[in-house]
Amino acid sequence: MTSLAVDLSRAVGEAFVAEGLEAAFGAVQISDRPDLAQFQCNGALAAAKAAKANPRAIAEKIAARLKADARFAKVEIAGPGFINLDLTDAALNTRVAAPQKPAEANGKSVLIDFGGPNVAKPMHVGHLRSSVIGDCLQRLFRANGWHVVSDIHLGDWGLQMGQLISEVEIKGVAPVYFDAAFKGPYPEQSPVTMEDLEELYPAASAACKADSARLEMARRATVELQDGRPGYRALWRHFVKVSEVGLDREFASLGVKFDLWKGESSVHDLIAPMLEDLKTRGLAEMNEGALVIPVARDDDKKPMPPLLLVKSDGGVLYGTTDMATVVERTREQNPDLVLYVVDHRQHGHFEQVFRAAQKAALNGKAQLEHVGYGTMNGADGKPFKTRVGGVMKLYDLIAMAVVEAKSRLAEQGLGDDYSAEEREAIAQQIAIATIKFADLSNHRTTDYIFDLERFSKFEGKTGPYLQYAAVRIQSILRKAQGEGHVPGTPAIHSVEERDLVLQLLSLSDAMLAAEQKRAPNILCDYAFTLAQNFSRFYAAHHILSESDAALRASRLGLCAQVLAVMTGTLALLGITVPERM
RNA sequence: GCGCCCGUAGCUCAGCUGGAUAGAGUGCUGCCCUCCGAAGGCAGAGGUCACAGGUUCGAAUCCUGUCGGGCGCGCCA
Repeated sequence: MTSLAVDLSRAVGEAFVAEGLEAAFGAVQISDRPDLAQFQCNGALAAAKAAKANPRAIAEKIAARLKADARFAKVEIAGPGFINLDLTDAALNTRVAAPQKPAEANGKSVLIDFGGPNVAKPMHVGHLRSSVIGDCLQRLFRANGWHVVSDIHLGDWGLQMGQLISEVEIKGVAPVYFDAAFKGPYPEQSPVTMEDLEELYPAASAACKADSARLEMARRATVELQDGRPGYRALWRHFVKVSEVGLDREFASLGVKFDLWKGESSVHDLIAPMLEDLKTRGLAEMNEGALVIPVARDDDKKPMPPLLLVKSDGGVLYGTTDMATVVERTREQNPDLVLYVVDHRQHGHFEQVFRAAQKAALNGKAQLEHVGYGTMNGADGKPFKTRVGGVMKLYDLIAMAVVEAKSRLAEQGLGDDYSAEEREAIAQQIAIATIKFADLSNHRTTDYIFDLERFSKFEGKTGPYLQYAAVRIQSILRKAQGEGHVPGTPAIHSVEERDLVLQLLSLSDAMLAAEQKRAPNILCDYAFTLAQNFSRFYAAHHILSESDAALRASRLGLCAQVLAVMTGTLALLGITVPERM
């Protein structure tokens, strides 16, 4: 369905052009003053400023032209030169009765890099935002007609791997991988389990922090791994495989999918030729024992250190793999746009990488963009921690939300007569909705306070409330079906229906705005406003007990359409709706 | 020290490419269920949009400064 506001903008834009003004002034938006009009155009003010003319005079001319358009029920000029527009119910009815079509392919491609979990480390809440926001963006961009490729971009190649390998060596649990004389083949069975890794990594990390000799050992192991020492590579493959099983399970419970499960390691072979190329072209240079690529510009307001490509010990850094990943993606996907959904604290890093990539022309036609996000904090306003102050693991957070969902259901006496399996499944869906909606409804860049009790409430602006709203409509439609009533074509008979129809018709505006700003909270607002409009409609009009068959069918049709749009919008957020609650 | 982001209702947050009376949720007060799930609807109280200047016909929004908070600044990711 093409956007109503976009269509109106075109019509009003033509009126501006007919007056010798720019079409862009015709931009129509949903009115800020719904008490005055459905839509507004402020272009006459802007046009007047540009042309040093009287805004009301321009507005008058535009309005005169628009009045010839039968779709408008009202064309009014208000204040200094706002053009207020109402559509006729007939025009709205035609629109809402038209079948909903998915957006056509726009011929543009985007690669979205998100999730970014690390091998051997369980996902923590820090990965939640990237996963939830990134997943929403991939769903949204797809729905808007983009060709989307999502990449998990595993952290599987850095110092952490060396820390882990050296820790295994110290523990002596798998000596064969460290035996230089061993000719293989190495065992197929991993010497460590996911549980082992979860203990080994923090131990290694702490040891390296405390002891510089231990850190040196980890650095050496990292370099040897990267240089291809067979035992280290074999051990590393086990780490990755074991981790992927765990990650797979976690992403499945979150309902998040990736097209590509690539990692930093997958570009390893591209690094050496890339560095050679950068050196040959005089872009990379030695500095304090390290190979760097300068990215400072004359007009920089702040010091911009060069991007470090190779450390003085020969190891590479994540900036290096990020650069090589740009090369790989340009080669394999050649996207128009690459979105990096990563914590906004890494803004500086991405600025360096993007500058370096552009300087070396590695990014093809792609625009590289960091989609940053803020921190999820606890009630104290500091990064979210467990009660004892440790890092909160993602699956523990989900488990907490499930417990909370169950107690809410019990409080409300919901699902008492359902099977234990169904109750469990519903609680899972509610838990995911709780977490995702809470995360997405705040603007991406702001830090927010995670308050599970508030977010899991069935009332107010929450995920569970929206699920409930959808479930309630499903229930009405089921009852109608039981009584043999068939939904008809929706049409406007009241103010509540008109408001609801207008909201339904603004879906594509919300989707477009959310895409352009990379702002899922716009979709959350949209879904919530739709639920509010439906509640008003529902409170004002009986549906099943309506005796006028045509009216009843029309209202059922409206219900069906609200359900479809609500379910679809929630799906963009990665939220599913239970059959019943 | 330099730079980036932020400061909006009691609380949690939208709004920020300038535009009409600054919104929502929550909490508070009062109404509304013999009828589709009241997890709702209606009404009300609650704001010097941190502060001070500036640009503009018009500023929460743009610019400058002050105060307060968060974050980042080369061999971690």
